[in-house]
Amino acid sequence: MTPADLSAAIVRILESLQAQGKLGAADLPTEVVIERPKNREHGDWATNAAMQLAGRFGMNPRAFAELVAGELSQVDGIAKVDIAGPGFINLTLDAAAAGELVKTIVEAGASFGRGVAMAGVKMNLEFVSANPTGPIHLGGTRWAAVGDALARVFEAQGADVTREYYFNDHGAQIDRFARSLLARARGLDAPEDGYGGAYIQDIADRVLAGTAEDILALDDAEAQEAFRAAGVELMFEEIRISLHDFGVDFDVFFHENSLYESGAVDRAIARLKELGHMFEAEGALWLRTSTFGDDRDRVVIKSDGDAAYIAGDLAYYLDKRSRGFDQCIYMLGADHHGYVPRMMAMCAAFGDEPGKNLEILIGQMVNLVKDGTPVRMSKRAGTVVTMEDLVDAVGVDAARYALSRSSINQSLDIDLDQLTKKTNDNPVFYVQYAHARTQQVANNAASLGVDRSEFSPDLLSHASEGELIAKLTEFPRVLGQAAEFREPHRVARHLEEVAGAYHRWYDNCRVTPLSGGEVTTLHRTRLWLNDATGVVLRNGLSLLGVSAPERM
RNA sequence: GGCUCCGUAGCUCAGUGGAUAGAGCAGAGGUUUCCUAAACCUUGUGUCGUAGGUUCGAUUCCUAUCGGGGCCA
Repeated sequence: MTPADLSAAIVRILESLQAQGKLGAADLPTEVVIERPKNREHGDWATNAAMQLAGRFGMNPRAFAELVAGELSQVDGIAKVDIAGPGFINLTLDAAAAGELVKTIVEAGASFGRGVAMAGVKMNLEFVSANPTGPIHLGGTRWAAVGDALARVFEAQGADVTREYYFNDHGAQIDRFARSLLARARGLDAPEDGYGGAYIQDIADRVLAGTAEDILALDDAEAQEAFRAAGVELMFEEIRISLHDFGVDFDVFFHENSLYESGAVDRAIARLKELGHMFEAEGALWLRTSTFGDDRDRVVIKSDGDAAYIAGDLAYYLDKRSRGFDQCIYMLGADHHGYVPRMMAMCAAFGDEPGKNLEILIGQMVNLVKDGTPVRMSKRAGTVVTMEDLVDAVGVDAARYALSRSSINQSLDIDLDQLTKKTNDNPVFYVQYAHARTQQVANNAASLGVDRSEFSPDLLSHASEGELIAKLTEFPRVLGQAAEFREPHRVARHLEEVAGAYHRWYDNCRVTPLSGGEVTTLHRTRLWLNDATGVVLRNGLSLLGVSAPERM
């Protein structure tokens, strides 16, 4: 008996009461909130439905609760119904009804927790999108971890997700990159506004080694272009490898220039003209974004005929939509939050629904901390911490977990020294250890002849078993919320709770008999619970892109 | 100045209307003849930044304000 079952049971009761005329005419909900009470004395599950609904039937909450409670106590699997406080309905389940789900979890295996809430949704999720002027830094690493986890969470709800990376290999930043390469290749310092990391020397050397002609003999402009073309390609390959090693593989790498080359920009502008949202003023072509909530209109084509940055955004969005994506999600850093109003206005100008067809997730910055004080990362000084640095220091699992276990609204401090120590500070070990334990317990059980040939859920009556079962039961709901709120950190936090409940259970309840002891139905039933926990931990870790080791 | 994120235990943070606000870490003390002690148990600390408002009920929603980070000007 799951919270969803209880919710459905209450809804059926309400319908029946209404049909019998015991409830007045008012809309009935399709589901009610079922929660795990903080205080165990309040039962296994509780609902605030009476307080929420009594008003619309002109009843006081306690009377409403009593009406519902009377029917609920007749439902199979419910052992006890109490009314408490202002009108909470507290439910206690038969141990057997609570434990049934354990078997379901084991049988569902990798599919346990998956849902269909986003079935049929064709989604484009764009994240990282760093230009190839250097390795992925800490900020980009956070989006890689969170974005990929989010994609997996959406997929687990049935969505068809395309992971997309948008980049540009021309422009001022890239010019600085090319000039820096050239300077280093000539044995000079990087220019004032250039990039200073050691990787610049490395890329410069590789460009030289990979070219037959003597590019240093070319004039400045030609040499710079040669370094740009070759350097960008090498840099991009590095980025792709880093991401792949981090467990993140994009389906589409979208080149900004292709929008101009294919005429997509012109088509987007033509479309907006047709819709009547473009106008000319001061020699420039404008999009009237102020119609849709932006604080001022935006120039699309400047008076000198060049396209403004937003021209690419218009074309890119329209391109995504024309590729059939119902939902386009952009994950951007906090430094881009100012773009949100104009992007939303653009979406509305195309006749789409902002927030639905186009959604923008803003994530806060990642700071590097050393000895408790923030360190300023500077590309110029080469003190940037990269994805590879982080992975070298703590490994992929700890890195991905640390970056995805907190809300993206929260700025994140990364202390490399602390993470390098590999202390228990990092909760990924706690969760992974719990998983490894489930595997070793299962191995031991197998060698001692404990198998899953019997399952008698009424025997799972220890308090720690009730707690563990409840945590496992909540997993699908947590995944649903993680998808709905775009918050994969909820998965991580829940796994920590599951791991805690498992460790406490392990301390109280043995799966295998003491030496010389007989294997009983209880041992076999507990093996189901052990294995169900392994399933949940494994499924959850996989959504975060973190491995679930067999032993540690 | 405008916009945005944050403000909850000593530290790092969960908690998008419910009951006595939680976890990890740090501190103190304890647990192992038997499935992994990377574990478990016990123990202290809170004006949920502040002030109003909405509500039967607010850490949660609204308004104002203070403080910190960031972007833009």
